[in-house]
Formats: sequence, C-alpha cells, structure tokens
Amino acid sequence: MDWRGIPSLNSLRAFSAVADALSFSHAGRALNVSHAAVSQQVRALEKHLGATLVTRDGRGLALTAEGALLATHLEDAFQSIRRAVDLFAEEEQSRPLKVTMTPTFAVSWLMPRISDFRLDHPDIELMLNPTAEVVDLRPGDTDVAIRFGRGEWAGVEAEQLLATNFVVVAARSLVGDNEFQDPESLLQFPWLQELGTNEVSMWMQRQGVIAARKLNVTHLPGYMVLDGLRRGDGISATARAFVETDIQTGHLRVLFEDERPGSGYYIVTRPGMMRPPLKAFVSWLKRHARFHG
Amino acid sequence: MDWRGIPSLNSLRAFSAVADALSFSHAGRALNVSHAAVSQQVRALEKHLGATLVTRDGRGLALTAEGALLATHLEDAFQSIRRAVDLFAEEEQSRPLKVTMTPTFAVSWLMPRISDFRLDHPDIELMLNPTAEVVDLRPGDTDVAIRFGRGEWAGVEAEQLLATNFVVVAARSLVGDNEFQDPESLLQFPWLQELGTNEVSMWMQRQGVIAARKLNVTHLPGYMVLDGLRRGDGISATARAFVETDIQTGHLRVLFEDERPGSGYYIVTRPGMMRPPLKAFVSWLKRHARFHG
DNA sequence: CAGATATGTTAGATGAGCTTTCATATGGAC
DNA sequence: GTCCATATGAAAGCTCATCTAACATATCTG
Repeated sequence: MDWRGIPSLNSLRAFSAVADALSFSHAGRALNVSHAAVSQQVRALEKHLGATLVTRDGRGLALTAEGALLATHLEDAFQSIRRAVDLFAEEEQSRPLKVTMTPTFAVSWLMPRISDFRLDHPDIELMLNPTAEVVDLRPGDTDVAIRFGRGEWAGVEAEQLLATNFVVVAARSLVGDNEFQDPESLLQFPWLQELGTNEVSMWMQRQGVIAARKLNVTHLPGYMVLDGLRRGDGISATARAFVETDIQTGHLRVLFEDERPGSGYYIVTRPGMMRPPLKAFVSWLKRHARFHG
Repeated sequence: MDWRGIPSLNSLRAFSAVADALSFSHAGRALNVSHAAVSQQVRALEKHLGATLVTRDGRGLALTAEGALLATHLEDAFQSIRRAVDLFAEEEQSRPLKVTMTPTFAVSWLMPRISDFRLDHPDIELMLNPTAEVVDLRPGDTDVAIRFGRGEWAGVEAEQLLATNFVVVAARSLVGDNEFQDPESLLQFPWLQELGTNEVSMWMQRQGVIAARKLNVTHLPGYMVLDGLRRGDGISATARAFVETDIQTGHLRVLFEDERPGSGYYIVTRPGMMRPPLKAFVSWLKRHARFHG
C-alpha cells in the first residue's frame, strides 16, 4: 500500500459526513464537532484536491458533480472501515473465553461458583480446560490460566487470586493420630496423585527424601483426588484452602505444611490489553475471592 | 452513517501500515513518520479496542489472530479510499476543459495561439464553445469564460486578460474621410452585427440615439463580422485590439471610441479551487496576454 | 563480541484540528 | 415588509492528538 498523496483522513471523513448530511452543521453534530471544524476540513480537502466539492448557496449546500463522484466512493470506503471495526468488536465479544486451570481448582473452587458468572454474563461463552498441563497463553487461544505458585512466571502477568499454602494431608482414618516428624516416615502409606503430575515426588525431593521410587503412588484423574483423600485412600498434597473445612472438622490431618510467602493460586494473563469478556471474568474472579475466601 | 465508536482513523491507518509491513520502522517510513509515532498509534488502537493486535518479540513483529482479522478488512477499506482518491484525481485530470468565449475573441485572439497550448499540454482535452450567449459557469460544466466587459460580474472571479476599448469602426472604403461628430449620422450606413447580439443598438441607445429601428443591420455569424468589416460591408462595433493593425495601416477608421476604465476581455471563473487543467489554461492565457498583447 | 537494526518508553515540541465569536445570508412566520 | 430560527463564512486563538528526539533494550549477523 502506497500512502502518498492521500489527503488527511479526517478531511475525507468530514467531507463524507457532509455529503451524507448535505449540511455542515448536521455533519458536525454527527462527528461531534462544530460546524466550523467541518467547514475547515472540507475547504482543506478542496485545496488539497484542487477542486470544488460543494457549492455553498447561503443556507444549505449542494455537491458538485466532482464532489458527488468522490462522495459515493468514499461512502463505500468508510462503511468498509465501519464494518471492519464492528466485525472485530463482535468477534472480540463473542469469541469463547478460554480458561485453563488445575482440575483440583476447578472442582473445589471454580465449579461451585461458575453458575453465578454465567448468570451475570449470559452472553459470554466460557470454555473451561481443567488440566494439569501448563498451557501456553497463546494470543487467540487460551485467555487466562489459574495456576498454583508464587506468582513468579516470566513474560506473563500474574495476580494472586487465593493465598494458600501447600500442605500434605491425609484422612485421620488412614494415618491415625501419630505425629510424623520426618517426611520419610510417610513412605509407608499409599499416595494419591493427579495423572500427569509428580508434585508428590518433587515435594519429597525438596524435603530431602530421595527415595522417590519407593513411593506407592496411585495416579488418578485430578477431580477424583480429593474424594479419594477424604475416603482415606491415601495421602496427598494439595492447596490448603480446598481442604480447610475437612481440617477444621478433624476429618483430615495436616502432616506437613509449606509456609512460603506468596504461595497461592494466581490469575495468569498475557501482558497487554484484555478483551472485554476476559476483563469481566477476571474481575468476577477477584470479587469472589474477596467475598468468599 | 454513524461515526460513533470508530477509533481514530490515523490509528487505524497506522495499524494497517504495520500489518502490511510487519514492522513499525517500515510502516513509519511508508507513512513518513517515526517508528515511535506508529508504535504509539498502534498502542492507542489496542487500548481503544481492548485487544492485543500485534505481538512484539524483540526484533520483528507478528499479528495476533485478532489483528490479522482486523487488518485484512482494513486493508480493503483503505484501498477503497485510495481508489476513490485516485479515481477522482484521474477524472479531474482527464475531464475535458470547457471554455466559452465570443466568436470574435476566438477568431482574432485564441485560435491563432491555441496550437501552442495544445503543444504545451497534449494531455488536456479542450472543448471550445465560441458563442455570443452568456454561458453559465455551472460546476462540472463550463470551466471558464472569456467575456468582454469591465470585470463587474457578481458571483464569479474575473481577471483582466486584455485591456482594450470598445470602438465603432468602418473601412475607409465605406465611409471615406469625413468626420462624424454625431452617432446619429452613422445611421445612413449599413451595419454588421453578430447573430444573437444587439450590441450595436445598445451602443446607439447609450449615445442617446433612440431610433434603433432605423438601423440597417446585417446579422451574420460572429466569425464573419471582422471579414465583412474589412471588406467594407458595413460599420461594426468591436474590441479595438482585434482591429488595431487595420487601424494603424489606415484601412479601418475609428469613428467612435468608448473610453471607459477597465474595459477589456476578462477571464471569468467560478470562485473556489481550480482543477489542474484549468489552472494550466488560465496561466497560459495570462502568459500569452503579457507577451503578445 | 561488535555493529546493524529492530522495538519500547518517555518527555517535550508542534501543529492539525478544534472552539469561539461575530458577521452574513436565507427562508418561514406573521 | 420585520423578526426569528437556522444556515454558512471567516478569523483568532487554544488544546490536545500526534509527532520527534533521545536513550534503553533486544536480536540477528558476521
């Protein structure tokens, strides 16, 4: 595209509005400027093109033959722009909002609240992708991820949604009331872990327990881990917030707790502008985190 | 057309240029601005639309899916504008230049010089309309008129091309060497006058000679009047400049001369901008009036 | 690693485009 | 005709959108 020789777009717009309204005053109102502004723009355009586009006869205007010619083509062009922008906005508005998160978060936090969001924003189509995999936030693909961590990811924006520690918990029915000083002493019990993750063995390694191979781990879909944990099928590691109630009632026991500052679930988005549905979702998340813990 | 909600046209243009060049720097060069200007415009557009349009990765850019969508439609729209402007300019350039003038002026002044104009501007198509009728300068129709008078016409622009008095002349062979003190004494001679005009009787009335009906007038096409005058077929009234040579040689005699300030031939155009071919013609006229009288 | 070539970001300059104001022109109501 | 409502025209001056300048940073190439 060669941009040379094209008159100021604003003057073209002004003229197009004038051709439409056949009045500087009306055109000015349509463009939200004064009649004088429109008049000046049109005169500038006439000067640029070296031709008379409108004839002024006192009150009222008329297009010259040349003006009419230019106007018809310009009208098409500006309507193309209109359409382009409208189409874009519509696309932005209606494209489903893709959210990814861990299955545990989905089951324990998001699903119980999600109908409220659908009620608030019936026009926003949600696509939830609960998966243990860390999904790329590619533009045009996933809009937002909810991840556990300390908010220290490069190249993305992270805002804490839920502050909670990472805990190793088990049903009292499984481990009784014994005190466990040493993580190694937990190797005697069966463990539950989400398919495709290895948080347990990583935690063990962090604690200095090397014998990961000795672990008796049952891998199962993420949404089943908490149920198994409560039933006493095994020990597991999870965010404390999701089992807080069970801990309070004494049904579950906290065996070890990672107390690292900043631990919790984060809203992770691409840097830059958020499209309206994403904005709505993020602010809904934050509102619910404040009110309902 | 509803103009609300459309982002700044300049930012749309900047983005379109970026989408085309896939580089702020190149786009800036194409738009004749700095890379920073383009960058800012695009960022403003992203803010307005609430979406990320381009991803910056160090050196080089890439459009997001949304950006690509918008860009394709915008490209069409801006090319429409391009076409509209180009078409207009072409039309302006190639539409024949319509000129009207009196037949006398055409024969005596314009035709002897016109081939020079065609040589200078072979691309400009000329349409000459030599007629006694006073033609309206309607936009899109007649571009310029050459009229005799004193430059006092309302609603048009008039610039003197040729200063010359209005004279009543006759061949010496017709009227001899007698002195004529009184216009009335000329009634004895035959008169020549252009078809469709009555300048002679109007001149008579201005001189206080009422008996217009007594005039012996031969009406003939304008381009034949001067020839008849020189042959001695009758007295006529005309602009002095066209018969100056005959007067100098003594072949024609000036019987009366209207010495009113400002008398002459005028270039008469519509107020406002002149399209390029008109500009070229007018300046050619003035150049030749200066050099060749 | 140095050099060339991108983009990012900010502060500050500039001018396109605007509003304001007053003058003028026109048409309709009376 | 006069008055009033509603146009455009022209000029002065303001202001904010837009640009440049300058420097920092990132990436590819030789």
